[in-house]
Parts: sequence; C-alpha cells; structure tokens
Amino acid sequence: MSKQLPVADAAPYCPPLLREPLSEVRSVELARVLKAIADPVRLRLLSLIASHAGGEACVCELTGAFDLTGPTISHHLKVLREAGVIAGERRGTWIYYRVRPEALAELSALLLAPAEPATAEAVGA
Amino acid sequence: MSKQLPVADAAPYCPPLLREPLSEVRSVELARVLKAIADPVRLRLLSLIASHAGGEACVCELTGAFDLTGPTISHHLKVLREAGVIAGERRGTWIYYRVRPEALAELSALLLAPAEPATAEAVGA
DNA sequence: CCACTGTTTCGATGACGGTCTATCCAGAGG
DNA sequence: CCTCTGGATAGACCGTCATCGAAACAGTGG
Repeated sequence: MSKQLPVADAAPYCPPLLREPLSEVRSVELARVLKAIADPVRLRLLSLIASHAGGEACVCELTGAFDLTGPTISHHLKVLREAGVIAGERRGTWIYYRVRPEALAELSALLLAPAEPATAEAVGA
Repeated sequence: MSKQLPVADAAPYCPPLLREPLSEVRSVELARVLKAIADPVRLRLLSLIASHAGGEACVCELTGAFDLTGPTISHHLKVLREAGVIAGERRGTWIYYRVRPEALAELSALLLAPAEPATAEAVGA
C-alpha cells in the first residue's frame, strides 16, 4: 500500500548509436527495456495503447483484446510500466495508460542502421 | 555470392508503425526479432560488429571481448543470425559477421515514437 | 456503512533461455 | 595422409519468465 503507479526510471540515457561499442552496463540497461517490449502480448498492448484515440487506453479495453486473464494483462502492463515505455494514471475507477514516446524514441535511435558509414576502405588489402 | 551461412529469413515486413494495432501474427514475428537483440551480450556483439572497421568482425575478435566461452558466443551469434540481424561469411579459416541494416532499420521505424500526434491536450496534467 | 467493479498481488507451475563441457566439422599447412 | 586451429553443434544444468487461480486492495455508487 504505497506506490500506486510507479513509473520506475525515466531512462535518462543519451544513447550513442550502434556506431561505437556499447559499454557493458549500458547494454544491460538497454536489454532490460528491449526485453520489456520483446513479447507478442506487450507489443500488441503497446500498439493498442499508442493507436487508441487520445493516445491512451483503459485497461478494461485492453483486456478484451486478448484471451488472457485480467491478472496476466496487468502483469504485462506492469512490465511495460517499469521499463518506462508506458505510464498509467488513475481516473475514478479506471486506469488509463499512455505510451512514453521518449523511451521508444531512444530505442529507435539506437537501432538506426549504420547504413554504410564505416568508410569500408581497404581494411586488409 | 558466397552466402555460406544461412541467413534465416529476410524479414520482408512493410511495417505499419505503432500508430495502428499490431496483428497477432505480426506481433509474434516482431517479438522474435526483438527477443534476439534483447540481451546484453547480443547487444554488445551487435555494436562490436557494427562499429568495427569495414562493418564486419571476425568471431575470434568478438570472443575476446567477453568472459564467455566460445560455444556461448557462437550460440548468441546464431540467434542474431537466425533473426536476420547479422550475416556471416567464411573467408578461409575465419568467419566474418556483418550487420544487416535492413532488419535494424525496420525495428527502428516501428519504434518511431508517435511524438505528439494524438492531440495530447490536457489529459491529466 | 455495504455491495460492486476493476486492478493488483501472491504462489505455483510449466516452458523458455543462457551458460557450460564435450564433441564434431571445415580449412590450412605439414 | 595427418595435425592444428577456428568455429559450430549437442546435451545438460539451472535460473528466469509467462501464465494461471485465488485472494487482497482501491474507488464508485447506493
């Protein structure tokens, strides 16, 4: 009986892209966030929330989209919340979730493909 | 055309962003790729390969960067390979891996944060 | 106050995943 | 031919995770 809606951490990374080696600690942090969204149910939850009118959705609407029990949906929402990719707000009986664009933007930036930057001039020749 | 090693699938998605609900099958596919990179070791492997001169790295160089055994590194490389995010090519004794930018670009596009498209006027403040 | 709806927590269980050791395969070089 | 080395595979061990059922908790409305 305390933290009703913890948001975990705000993920204050300032991410170097994939152009330079990832530090060990950073890789652990990033893996935690990626793990959070690397699940079919959570991916769909995320898309349902993000695409919902107003950018937010009530849990009751989300639960109906799956064949899973309420507690299970709640668990997945908690994982997403603790990873910082969504945030919940209670209004009356219901709790509304919305995505936190910053977190997703960070991952997106990280994965920005290196295209062909690395000169690729004669390495061995 | 020396594709000695299997590249699994080329992941021919044409990804609708997070702006519309993800289909169930699509979410499973995406989760598979995300799971592949949602690991500290594989994240570092990816960054080591991507940031290496020429855009490719030999396995022997990668193994040295970890406290893990050869087979374990080999396993992680296999996971990345089967997810389509890297590709390996044998040249003589050594095998060189390089990242497949398409796969990463796709994920990056998917995660492109919805910024503030959804009005986002006072929801709760 | 109590009853009701909706959400979270707790404990258990079965599946998945990372790591290891031991072994096998493929080229290079005697 | 054989041997050496780089890398992949197979199988086992063990921790983590997704899911469930049951129960506790938080607001709403009578």
